[in-house]
Amino acid sequence: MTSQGAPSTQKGRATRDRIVVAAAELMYRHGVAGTSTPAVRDAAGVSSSQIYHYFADKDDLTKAVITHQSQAILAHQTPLLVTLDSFDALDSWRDVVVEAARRQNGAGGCPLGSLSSELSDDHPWARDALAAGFSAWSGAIRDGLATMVGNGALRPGTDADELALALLAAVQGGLLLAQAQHNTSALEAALNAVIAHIRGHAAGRA
Amino acid sequence: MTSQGAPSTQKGRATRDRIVVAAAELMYRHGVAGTSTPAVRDAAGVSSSQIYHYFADKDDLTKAVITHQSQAILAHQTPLLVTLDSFDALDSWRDVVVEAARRQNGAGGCPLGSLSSELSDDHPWARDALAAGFSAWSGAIRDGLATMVGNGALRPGTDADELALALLAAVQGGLLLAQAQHNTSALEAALNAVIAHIRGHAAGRA
DNA sequence: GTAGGATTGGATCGTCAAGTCCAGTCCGAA
DNA sequence: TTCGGACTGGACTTGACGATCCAATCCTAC
Repeated sequence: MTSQGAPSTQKGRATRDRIVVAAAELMYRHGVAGTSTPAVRDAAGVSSSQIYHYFADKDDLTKAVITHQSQAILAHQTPLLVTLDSFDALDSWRDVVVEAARRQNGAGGCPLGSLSSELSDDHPWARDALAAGFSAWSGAIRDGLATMVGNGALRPGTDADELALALLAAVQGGLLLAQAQHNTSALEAALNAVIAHIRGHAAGRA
Repeated sequence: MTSQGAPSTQKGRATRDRIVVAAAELMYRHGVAGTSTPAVRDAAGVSSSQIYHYFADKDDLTKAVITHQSQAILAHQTPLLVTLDSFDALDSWRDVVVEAARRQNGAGGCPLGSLSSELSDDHPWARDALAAGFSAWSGAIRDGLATMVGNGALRPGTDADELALALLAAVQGGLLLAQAQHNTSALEAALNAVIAHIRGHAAGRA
């Protein structure tokens, strides 16, 4: 019984990863409830028992998917955010986010956002993990903005925390609307509005 | 067979309404996939056959729920938005939205937003209805902002459409984050940022 | 009051998902 | 090389859900 903890062998780790990656992909596209364990089994090329060998139940697998997606987003976003030292860099970050959404016509939305919308209310364990993911994300944005305060691009005293939350909310809401409307106009409008507001904190103004 | 079209009798209409209201409530709290037709049957106090007498299948019922929620939101929001003639009124609108979220600790999120997140990708018929709902909502906001342009509170040439989309995205993203974080700080941050940006369009500035 | 459609009750069916079981194979350590 | 635990395959059980069926009742128009 290796259900708890990481598999001890190389092969076991590879199998577990394959399951998580397949589940993440399916859950991203069809939601958690819309993803059956048989579907995961087929997509990952494993048998039923392997899923339950590595995970206690579907909730446990879902938890692993949340962790996986949080890390994937951070891995993707961090490079853009650690170099956030100017308004140009902020615009570039926005362009990357918008472009990613545009490429798929808004389909899918944010991997973390959809999971959160589906699970937060009914599953406290999921909500905690998701809140942690969002927190790490907004923390990364805040650190970027703090860089801009540090190097003088933004006025001292600027509340980087609050602005980071506003940016994250704009991303989430924009992506959600992009999903329904199949265009990125709301995402762009929201990001542009918040960024324009941030520009109001540029050093060299009141 | 009265599956299509409204029931012809008073009693039939009441039964149909009871089903839609019960389904809307359950789907709001547990999602569409998390709401079984037996659960709707019990909550509405009807029998299985009645559900399938008034609706072709669960998708058809879901469609009715989307319509119901769109109308409920519009009915709730319109009074606040038709009187949107000043920045004070805009702040009041924000306060109502934030207060509603705070009252339930963010739980539930936006009735339209959660449905959209769950259904938009896989169900085109739902996406169309949801996009229409969002469109009506942002349209109502835009009309409010247009009033402010008309009465001179906002500069002529202000793009009320874009600002309305930004506000709606801020609401959606803020509510989504409130759901996971159990607080309204992101919602407030996003709305404050967008509203501050709108204030930048106040008449009497460049 | 009565015909006929609208409405209702609830048993029932087919399907599929979650999770279990166990027999077997692989593989590293002694 | 052999022992034991890690890992794998897939049949199987159980239960719930969506949907159907049909008989019974209501109610409105005539």
